[in-house]
Amino acid sequence: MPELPEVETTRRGILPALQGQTLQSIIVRNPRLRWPVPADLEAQLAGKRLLDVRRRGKYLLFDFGDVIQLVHLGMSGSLRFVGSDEPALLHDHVDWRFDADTILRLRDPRRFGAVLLTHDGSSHPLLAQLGPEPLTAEFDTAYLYSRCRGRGAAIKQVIMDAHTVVGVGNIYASESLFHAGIRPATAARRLTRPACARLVDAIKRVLEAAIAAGGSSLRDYVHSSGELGYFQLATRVYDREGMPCKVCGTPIRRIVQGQRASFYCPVCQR
DNA sequence: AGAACCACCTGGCAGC
DNA sequence: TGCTGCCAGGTGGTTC
Repeated sequence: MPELPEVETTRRGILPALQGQTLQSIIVRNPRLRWPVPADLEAQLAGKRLLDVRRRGKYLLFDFGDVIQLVHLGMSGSLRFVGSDEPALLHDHVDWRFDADTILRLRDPRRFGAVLLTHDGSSHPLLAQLGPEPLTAEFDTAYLYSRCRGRGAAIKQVIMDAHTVVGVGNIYASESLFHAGIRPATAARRLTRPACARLVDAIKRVLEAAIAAGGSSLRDYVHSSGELGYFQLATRVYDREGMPCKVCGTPIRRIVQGQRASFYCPVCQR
């Protein structure tokens, strides 16, 4: 579900109410997420103050000082605040209760998400191999160009690979390639330096715009405060097969790459 | 090392 | 109405 803008929107949505609060208790109704929720989660965290909530790629890092809780929302996860009398529904797997009956609830129908513990926010196996954040200076033309050398794989696959750059999911990969004028199936090694420059710029602009819009959202996303997220950021190509390109009117095409749908305009993207 | 494919899980929807 | 098949925002793991 959530792409990087949704995760960042969630982080910004929950941080003000949680920062500095002490965790009182945790209810784990179903520990069977992508990996089992640690049996000692509550024992490790109860009584500790939450110093910060950071983000690395699509992982949320709840910083409790000597221990860090990692939360990934997978395809269908969401975090929101609930009232103390709000009954848990079928897919509400974890509740964290902080001071003043502030309750954060994880809902994740598909259970591709994760709740894990670590003592280091960078050396954990899930984090150690991640590429740069897309919105930092580290992700630039020279970097992407170097990563494309010798790669026969399609450029869409390369930018969706978290080892290349984190946070570019299926929607924003198609959208970024449209803005850069590059077809998703183009072999990465065929990208010129100027094409890499356009793509880096497009990825940054598309993600920034989505964050500014509060995160686009499809079926499963719910804002941390509980209301439904924005349904459908105005996409240029994603999920628009057969519909006219908003720039040139040519019907948008859909192809499958790595078992994921890709969308592009055959005229605007070469 | 890189690329292709599979795995995990539920729900919504189109088509019959 | 009910069944079947397909599709969905992620990403680690296996195999070649």
